[in-house]
Amino acid sequence: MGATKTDHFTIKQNELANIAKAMAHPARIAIIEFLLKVDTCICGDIVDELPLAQPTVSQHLKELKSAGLIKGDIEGNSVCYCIDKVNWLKAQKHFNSLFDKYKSKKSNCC
Amino acid sequence: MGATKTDHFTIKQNELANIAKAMAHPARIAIIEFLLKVDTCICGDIVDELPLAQPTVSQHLKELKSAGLIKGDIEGNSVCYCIDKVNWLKAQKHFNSLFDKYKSKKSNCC
DNA sequence: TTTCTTTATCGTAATATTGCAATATTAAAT
DNA sequence: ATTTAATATTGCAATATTACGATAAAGAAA
Repeated sequence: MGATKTDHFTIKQNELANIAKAMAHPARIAIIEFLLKVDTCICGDIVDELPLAQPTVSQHLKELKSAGLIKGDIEGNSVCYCIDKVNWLKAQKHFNSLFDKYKSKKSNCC
Repeated sequence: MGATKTDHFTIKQNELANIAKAMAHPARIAIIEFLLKVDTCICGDIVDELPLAQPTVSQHLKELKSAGLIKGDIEGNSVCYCIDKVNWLKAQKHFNSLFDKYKSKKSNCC
């Protein structure tokens, strides 16, 4: 085997797992942090920010895009990347609804 | 290649990526949700809750444990699992400090 | 039009993950 | 002491991820 049995779990569980997976690499965290820091869309520059080769960065950007966390608009011969507002807030909600469940816990024997 | 270049990124970036990685599988989300739901430590039962074979579940539990998100105390011939309070709150902080950066964003050209 | 710049894709090697059958381990129960 | 029950480990096959060199694609600049 080697493939995740996604169909055995709920949509929500898979959605959250997918968002987590998109964030499960330091380079992708770095990309997200950079896009948050520059406070605007950024055309080019991302490759220069990361200690990885251009094809590798391109691949990470593709994964973040397919997970919906970022958007990439073509702007001339470069591409403008930015955080995808709607999905970013959705991701935050997903995580928070899990984290919030802890707060209502009463006991904890350990 | 194939191995993540962790040493090229900051400790924080790697820590968040590792937490995300631990959560990057629907079975592990399901385990966490179950432990949050039962509102206490649970001895046994976890394998029955999941649509996966016992060794597979054991492996997922091991990963959650090594990421620090859960604890497993041996209790007789079974094991008592529960959310690791300290690390769970730490994980929440990690994610929130990233999500909070979005709120202070002023512009967004896309 | 040729060249340059920027980004994406292909191909491939190295490594990691997922899943489970078989087996080991450990303690309780008989 | 043997058996039973619960969990972990081993070994292995299938698949996924990570990384990058080489190359393609497409618009900008010359």
